[in-house]
Amino acid sequence: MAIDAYADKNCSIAKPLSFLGERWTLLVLRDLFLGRRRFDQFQESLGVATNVLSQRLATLTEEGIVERRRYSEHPERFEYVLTEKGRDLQPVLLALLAWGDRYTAEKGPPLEVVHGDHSFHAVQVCSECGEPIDTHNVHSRPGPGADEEQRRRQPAWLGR
Amino acid sequence: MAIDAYADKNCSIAKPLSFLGERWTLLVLRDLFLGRRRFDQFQESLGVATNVLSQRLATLTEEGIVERRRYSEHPERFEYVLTEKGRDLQPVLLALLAWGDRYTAEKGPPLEVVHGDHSFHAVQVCSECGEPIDTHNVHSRPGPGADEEQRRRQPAWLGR
DNA sequence: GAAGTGACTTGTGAAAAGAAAGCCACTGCT
DNA sequence: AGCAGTGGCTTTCTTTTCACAAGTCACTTC
Repeated sequence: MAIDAYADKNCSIAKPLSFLGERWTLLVLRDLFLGRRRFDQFQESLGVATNVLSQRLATLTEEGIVERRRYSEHPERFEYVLTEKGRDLQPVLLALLAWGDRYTAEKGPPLEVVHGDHSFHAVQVCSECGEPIDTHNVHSRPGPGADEEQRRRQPAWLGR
Repeated sequence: MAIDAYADKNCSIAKPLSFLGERWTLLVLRDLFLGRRRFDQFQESLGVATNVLSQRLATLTEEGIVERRRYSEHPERFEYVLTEKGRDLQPVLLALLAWGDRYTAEKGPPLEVVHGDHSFHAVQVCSECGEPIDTHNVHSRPGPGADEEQRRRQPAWLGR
């Protein structure tokens, strides 16, 4: 389970993808944000094979993204709810949603996300100065967690 | 190629994932943002099998995320560069990166993204009012592109 | 002329995903 | 009392995808 070839890399994009990048996982997460919490709800909404679904839910539980919670003792019944760690993935889904609305939703967005009383899309700004981030005002450099090889290679973000 | 079971869904998260969700694709995209543009650069950096890599690059080209550009005639040599549509995926990668830095980078971020002279992480704000978006001030409703079934189901974002 | 380079393709086996059926501990209906 | 239904799975089997190794082609450099 999980994609080992990703997990080995020293990269904050690859590591999350070692489990998020498995087929269906991000759609299960979408369903969790949409309020679904039970096995059969995911299964029905996604049409995923049940063996795959139970494996994905197990991985998400192991990774601390969801909590598997018993909501009935006799018979034993479980539901899955997002943890804080899981809820913190919201920006990833909202970013995907914004892109999808822009490039794949010919008839307009199937789903509107609402903030207060207005529908919106997610816009990214710099955590330090609050300015919007676009493609051309970002570059990159090795951080404290970089290994030797990463330090040698001059990283760029978008060809610098 | 591409994940048909995703592409059929009327969902702006599922549709992008029909090609982005294939194994390796998002890491190829990361490499593109890091300035890599040639087949062997991707292959070396990722360790992906060459047949898979060439298939992924073909799909990304078809989807208009990258442009396959000949940079030498004799012999024919190609490189891959992000289109605007591809560059617009930056928020997805930055969101993943921010989460990965927070939850998977024990020794600090391997890579710092820099805006002007300061390193930063991506923060999402509302496109309409500029307020930061957190988990609890978002909900959802069917949009103009929703189908019958989506209209029936009351959607929630996080259990409403 | 021999070894490399860059962008692949082809062939094969292993791993993952999909489809279908079954199971277990109930509840609720007749 | 018997039977269908529910919810959360597991097991088995088939199909698809992925990985690994090798080979190709049109050059260029040593």
